[in-house]
Amino acid sequence: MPDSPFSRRVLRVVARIPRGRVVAYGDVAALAGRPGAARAVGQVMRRAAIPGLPYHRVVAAGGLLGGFGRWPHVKAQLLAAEGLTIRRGRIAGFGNHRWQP
DNA sequence: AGTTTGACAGCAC
DNA sequence: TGTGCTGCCAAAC
Repeated sequence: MPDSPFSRRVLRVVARIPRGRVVAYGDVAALAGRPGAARAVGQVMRRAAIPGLPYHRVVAAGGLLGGFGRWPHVKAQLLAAEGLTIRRGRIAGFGNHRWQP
């Protein structure tokens, strides 16, 4: 488990995303105390790869799916399993399913 | 210590 | 609507 302060905050935020809700990388960055560090958030999660964390609930801006390592389709699958509708790589009604603490 | 690397974001075409 | 380019940031080399 990554030990840098930033990494811990990012992972902590991701851990508390409720089931069936999603957030943008940029939002996670802001919640982690580093607005604008959206790209770094993805970097941290990719490297951390901690089992049990709902990484699939973190999407790109505008409800785009964004990346998910080598298995982008799994991300869509997991989100669909939580009741979300994915259409052409985007989350339908992103604004409604978006998580805000 | 400087450079490269991405699970990004926003804007210009 | 879709593609491309630029700016950004933390971590790995």
